[in-house]
Amino acid sequence: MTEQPAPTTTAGDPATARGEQTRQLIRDTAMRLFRERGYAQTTMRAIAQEAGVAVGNAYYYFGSKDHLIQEFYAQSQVEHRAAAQPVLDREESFGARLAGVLHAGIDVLTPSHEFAATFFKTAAEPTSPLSPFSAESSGPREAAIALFAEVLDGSTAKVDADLRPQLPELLWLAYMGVVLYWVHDRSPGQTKTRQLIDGVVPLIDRLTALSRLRVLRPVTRQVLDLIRTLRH
Amino acid sequence: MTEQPAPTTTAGDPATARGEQTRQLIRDTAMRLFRERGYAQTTMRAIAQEAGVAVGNAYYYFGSKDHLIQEFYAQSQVEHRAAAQPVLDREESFGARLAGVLHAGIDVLTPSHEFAATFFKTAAEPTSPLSPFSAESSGPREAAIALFAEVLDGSTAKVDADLRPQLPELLWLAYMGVVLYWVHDRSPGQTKTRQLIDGVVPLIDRLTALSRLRVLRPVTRQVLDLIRTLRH
DNA sequence: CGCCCTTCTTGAACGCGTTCAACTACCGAC
DNA sequence: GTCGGTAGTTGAACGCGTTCAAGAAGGGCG
Repeated sequence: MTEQPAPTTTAGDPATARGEQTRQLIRDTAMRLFRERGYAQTTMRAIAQEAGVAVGNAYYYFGSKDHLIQEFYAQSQVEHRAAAQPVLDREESFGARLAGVLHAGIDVLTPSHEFAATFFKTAAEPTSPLSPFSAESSGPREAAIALFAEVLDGSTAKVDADLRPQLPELLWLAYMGVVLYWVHDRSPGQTKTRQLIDGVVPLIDRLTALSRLRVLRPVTRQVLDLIRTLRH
Repeated sequence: MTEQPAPTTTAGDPATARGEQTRQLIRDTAMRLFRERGYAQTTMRAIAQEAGVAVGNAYYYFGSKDHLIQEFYAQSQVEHRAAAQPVLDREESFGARLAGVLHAGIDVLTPSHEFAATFFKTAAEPTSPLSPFSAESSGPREAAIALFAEVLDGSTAKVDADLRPQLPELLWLAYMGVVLYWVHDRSPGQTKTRQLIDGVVPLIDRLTALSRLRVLRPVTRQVLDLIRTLRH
């Protein structure tokens, strides 16, 4: 419906391919509609119409409606990293850094809570490329794990030597748990999720510190052995 | 297509309503096709045709295709309870009982692994009545938690007094975690899930025992406080 | 038997995500 | 300039889950 202005004076990134503009247009339109109407209520026809293209054109750039979600992932991850920067600059203690980064993640996701809730079902399907554990999601996942490595590395925490290399991924897993809780969180403003973070961070802090304690070393070993067994 | 024999001599349960036969017929046909073809590949039209009824008739008994999954839940829960009985009769130690019940749960689910994997996405959606945390699923959920209460009650385990009342639900949560892992488990025969159970049960066993230890009592309190905060 | 009301059953129709054969726009090669 | 091939674009068509107005079946009651 809306006439697209001719893409004349876009001399900025000469490296962009011909269809890059259309791709971004479709992606941005989709993200906007998802946020406005929710995932299920946003039809591919509506996205195409609002973007001023044909339905099939959207499928030229994105394999399916679900694949548009992956754009949301990637975008969120970048925003999360940016939102975490001040915390990483400011805080030194492990607990404060971890809490800050977890809160930053939820901060970024909060505006999309309603729509995120409905699409997380797609992410939970193991066969789907959208699963956070899938190969297709390895990019954002690795970046997220790297973020938690920064949380650990920049901190003053003393951690069991064998646990340390595994910890970033475990922290990411904990973050996935927080997100899972957040998705189900029906409390106003998702206050409960904030309480979960504030409650679970001191626990993690305490447990990692205790991991060096003599009585707990066998348990620590047991946990690490199990993890090694389960990871291929 | 196939002629349905007239429901003449069904004098067995006089309490059953008129359409109860049709309901069961549709349910059983759906379960069979789900197992044979998978969830996505089984169309409502195919279910109706195989059952010898009209499409709309299936919707008279089941609100949606997803609602047929709930039948699968309920059925699985009953089978799980039955499969767990020998273990509960035989074993006395907490660890053996817990491991046995967890393995029994996976035993029951194993024949449906492929199809379960594709439908779990529906279960993960918070707004869906199919979520194991939803009100609609409270029946099977309560039954499952009661099963883990039996695991605990019949055992010789000594558990922190404050932890004990919370433990059955926590064990059920752990079971949900095992199922989540199982759903994603691509190892042949889901061997890894078995290893997860065998690895995590001694851990839980050890931690519940350690929960009475002086050094850990503050941590135990912290955990219990957090749980109380998050539960409403 | 005839009546009515509830329960059950039907299948065409709707809107959705997705596919694909056909078409157009662009650009380097000659 | 024009030719050819790649990249981009189109919209009708398909099969799906779901809905619903219409009708059939059954049973209690006069």
